[in-house]
Amino acid sequence: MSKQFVELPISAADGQFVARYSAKGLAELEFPPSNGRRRGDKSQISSLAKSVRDSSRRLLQVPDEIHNWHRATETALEEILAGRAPKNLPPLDLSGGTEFQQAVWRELRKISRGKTKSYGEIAQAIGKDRAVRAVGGACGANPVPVLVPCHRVLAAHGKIGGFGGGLDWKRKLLAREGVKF
DNA sequence: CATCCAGTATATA
DNA sequence: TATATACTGGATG
Repeated sequence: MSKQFVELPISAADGQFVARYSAKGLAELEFPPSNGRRRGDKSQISSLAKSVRDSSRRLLQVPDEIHNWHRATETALEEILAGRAPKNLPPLDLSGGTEFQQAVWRELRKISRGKTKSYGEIAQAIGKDRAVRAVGGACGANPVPVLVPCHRVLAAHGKIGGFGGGLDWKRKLLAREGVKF
């Protein structure tokens, strides 16, 4: 009874992302699998290859609309990974979040390339200045990282803060858009 | 209800 | 600089 998503891979320069689409738009974006652990375990690779084959098969039967959305996702993702501002984004389906989370995510989308805000500033912007820690939780629950730029939220006084996809990603994304911290 | 957290200001050394 | 602590509100089980 879980929600049905169309799942499609994105081969980017930094690895293979996975995008999932609802009927409303891009609902999830997943970072490439981390490559550090379990040397000699090929199951991860082969399951990835299987995912690519399955997705390629699906590609032939997904609606044109989703196919178009996916092309927009691919382009936007590559732009951001290159440190540029994407011209177009696919429609986003962020309906899976609570009202609070959606308010935070809406605020994240206002932070333009190369800029940052603190968790406290986000909390203040949505009118809940003491919910600072909860803002961190909502950032961590962001289902569409990179395109919804939770990496542009730093802790107070320029400290790096956390990142669900791993701090290496956060530092990489910020560095590519010229942010110092 | 209890527990967990991608936080922050303050105090102290 | 670093560590400790109190306080905080939302999500989760």
